[in-house]
Amino acid sequence: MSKQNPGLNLKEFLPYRLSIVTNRISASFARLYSDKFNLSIPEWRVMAVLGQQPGLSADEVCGETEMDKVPVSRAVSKLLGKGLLRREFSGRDRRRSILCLSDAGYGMYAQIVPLALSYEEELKATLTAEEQSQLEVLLDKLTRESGQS
Amino acid sequence: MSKQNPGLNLKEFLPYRLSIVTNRISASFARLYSDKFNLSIPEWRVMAVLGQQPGLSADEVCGETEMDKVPVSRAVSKLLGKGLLRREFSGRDRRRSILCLSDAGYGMYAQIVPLALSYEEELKATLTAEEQSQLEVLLDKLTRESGQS
DNA sequence: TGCAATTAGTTACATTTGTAACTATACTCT
DNA sequence: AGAGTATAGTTACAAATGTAACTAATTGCA
Repeated sequence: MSKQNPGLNLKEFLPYRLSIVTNRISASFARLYSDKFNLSIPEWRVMAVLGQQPGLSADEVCGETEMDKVPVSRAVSKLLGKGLLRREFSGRDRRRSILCLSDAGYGMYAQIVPLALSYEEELKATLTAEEQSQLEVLLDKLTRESGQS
Repeated sequence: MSKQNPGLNLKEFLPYRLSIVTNRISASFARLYSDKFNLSIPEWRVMAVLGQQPGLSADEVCGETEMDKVPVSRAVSKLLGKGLLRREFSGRDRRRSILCLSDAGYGMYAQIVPLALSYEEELKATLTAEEQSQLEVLLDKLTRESGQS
């Protein structure tokens, strides 16, 4: 061997490992709702946050989901087009939107939530109770460490 | 409240939390090498795997990185254009490429590796030694559980 | 041998995504 | 009040990405 390897083993490299596992999980979960309900990932995210916190503005949805305002805007207009969302504008500040799931949207949301929870359960089932709580702690720390952007 | 929330708290939902932390980490690490070396994420991935395992075919790079063959093909042709990669074709099977970092490519790789490792150290520094080894175990389990695709 | 099926890699086209510019409203400060 | 700045959201254009079709080489097997 003429060159000495500086020694980055990709398979052990934390950012790489995280991205593999996250991509796999996101993709298989996305299949659950995109197949049956024809939602894109950003559309689902917007619905998920509004199902929990109705009345947010588009900007607040950005904050909650860490999505950029452009994908949020596009997801919102698609969801409006599908009749899954209602939108008003605030009287106090007419720039500000007030977003809620429509009845149809809420019905879809209520169907997806159990899928989401059972998918999560399935993932966690590999882990012992102790490992599950370790995972909480680790994700908290890494999320905090990796900062706001 | 007229509607009872079916109860998906996005902030506690494992796939969501993973994707937040992974996106943050990938993005800040990508800034390190894209700013200084003008590499895209797929380009860096291809270089990273070839730095460690020279002589792989494009197809083997796909297998190692879990990337699709199209992004790999595009990354390879960009890297060839930048002179960071050398490519031959196998004599036994002339469809099969044999990819290696060029001297220039290897030089760049050798500069990026320490950045990668110190970034990883910085992330891990938040964690105790015990937590670090817990993280290994958890990532292994989740990776296995989330299957091949 | 030779023809169908498979495989490595590329290209073309459509879709998605991101950056930046834009519109409209609201706020600040004199 | 009104000029300048900031903010919510949309739109336009460019770059990245994915799916599917394509080319070229190889394999399998009648």
